[in-house]
Amino acid sequence: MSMATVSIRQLVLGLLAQEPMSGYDIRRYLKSLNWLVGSPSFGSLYPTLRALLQDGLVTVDIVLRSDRPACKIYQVTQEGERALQELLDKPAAADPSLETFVKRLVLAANLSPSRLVADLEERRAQVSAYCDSLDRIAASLDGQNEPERRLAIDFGLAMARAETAWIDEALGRLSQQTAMESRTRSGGSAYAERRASRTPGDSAKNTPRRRT
Amino acid sequence: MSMATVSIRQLVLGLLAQEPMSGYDIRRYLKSLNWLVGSPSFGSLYPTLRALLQDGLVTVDIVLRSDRPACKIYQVTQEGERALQELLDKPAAADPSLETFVKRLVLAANLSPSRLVADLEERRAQVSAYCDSLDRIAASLDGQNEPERRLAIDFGLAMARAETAWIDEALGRLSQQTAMESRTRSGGSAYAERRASRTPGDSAKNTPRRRT
DNA sequence: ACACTCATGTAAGCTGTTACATGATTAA
DNA sequence: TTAATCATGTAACAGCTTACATGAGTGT
Repeated sequence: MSMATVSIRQLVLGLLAQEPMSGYDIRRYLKSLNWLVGSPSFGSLYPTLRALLQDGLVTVDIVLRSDRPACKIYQVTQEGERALQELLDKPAAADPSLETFVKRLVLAANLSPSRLVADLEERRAQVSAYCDSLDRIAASLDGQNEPERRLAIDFGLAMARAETAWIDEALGRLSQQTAMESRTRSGGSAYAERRASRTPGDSAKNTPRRRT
Repeated sequence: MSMATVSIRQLVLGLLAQEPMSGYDIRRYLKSLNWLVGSPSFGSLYPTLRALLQDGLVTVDIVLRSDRPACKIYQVTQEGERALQELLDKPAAADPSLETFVKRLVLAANLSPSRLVADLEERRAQVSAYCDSLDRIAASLDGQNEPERRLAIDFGLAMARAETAWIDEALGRLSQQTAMESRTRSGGSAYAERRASRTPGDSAKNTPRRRT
């Protein structure tokens, strides 16, 4: 049933897993990536956070500050982590849209290295196939002199080629990196380190702490 | 009020202006461009066509064929043309999303040459600015060794650069092309030719013609 | 007889936006 | 005191998808 489209809920959960934040922070962060992923409005962001809270996937910390208004810092629970991994581990694609791919890239820090590589390889194959199909369309348009009709196709081809090139480079970097890591045991995967340093249930959740 | 986002309605109207088609045809065409623009479902496509018809922006021709089911070929009216031009001539951007830009590219054949150039230049400026902002984020991330956090930024940069490069090339081609046209009066802009060869109100609209 | 593509349509529902409302804090 | 940024929230609505329903023609 549920397709691999990354919803706001999943995106928010993933971002919170990378770093505890407030709704406002999430919005600001996504806005800074602007063109990559459309940042959700508060009208969907805040209800999403409430839902995550009610489902026990996150907890809140109300932080009072003297200099500016109080804010609610959300933090994922163990259950939230589990739910996130379940989402990210599944097939990944089936939805060949750029949006979904980019959103998963934004959540790359939450992906296991193998899953990340698999994502990139899947995407490479999809884009490559897409490139071929656009080539065929372009060829069929070769006869008629209608430059405007070709523009979109041309653009698609250029972007698709740029994307495959980038993916190849990224895959190269990743394999090189993991090779380095297997030799020297330092400066390695943030994923592995995060996994290792998890200390769940350490602090008193839901207890507002004050910095006055 | 109305933002420059290209809705299904506008997209459909633009495609019909390029060439009379049925709803099924539109779907197939957009699906062939797949990755570029997400093709709308029939659940939104057919109601859109009905609305366009009721608003007098298009007319139907029911075409009966012996080999396969009948289909409804939609065709834009003069009023539809006018409405389309009004939409496409306005500011264009304000919505810096890739989606909107690509949709307008798909409708490039409906744009006046000057409007098309303006679109490309606007987009170039936006993407260039976006590139700078991503560069700044990348620079701020230079200290910490978290390759996963950089992935999305990196990807954004690569795509943005590819886009500016493509736009530059496209602008070059366009200026070269119009220069050619101003000298020789042939093989020129499809836009001008279409404008010239319009013969509105020629055939009996709404009269089902049969090919048995 | 069955499945498949072509072709059109409707209704229910999910998802997200717009517009509004609130309030604290800082700076003009 | 007025405007601006920070911060959270709600309700109404728009837009689109999913799932369903229908039916003609084609091939097995």
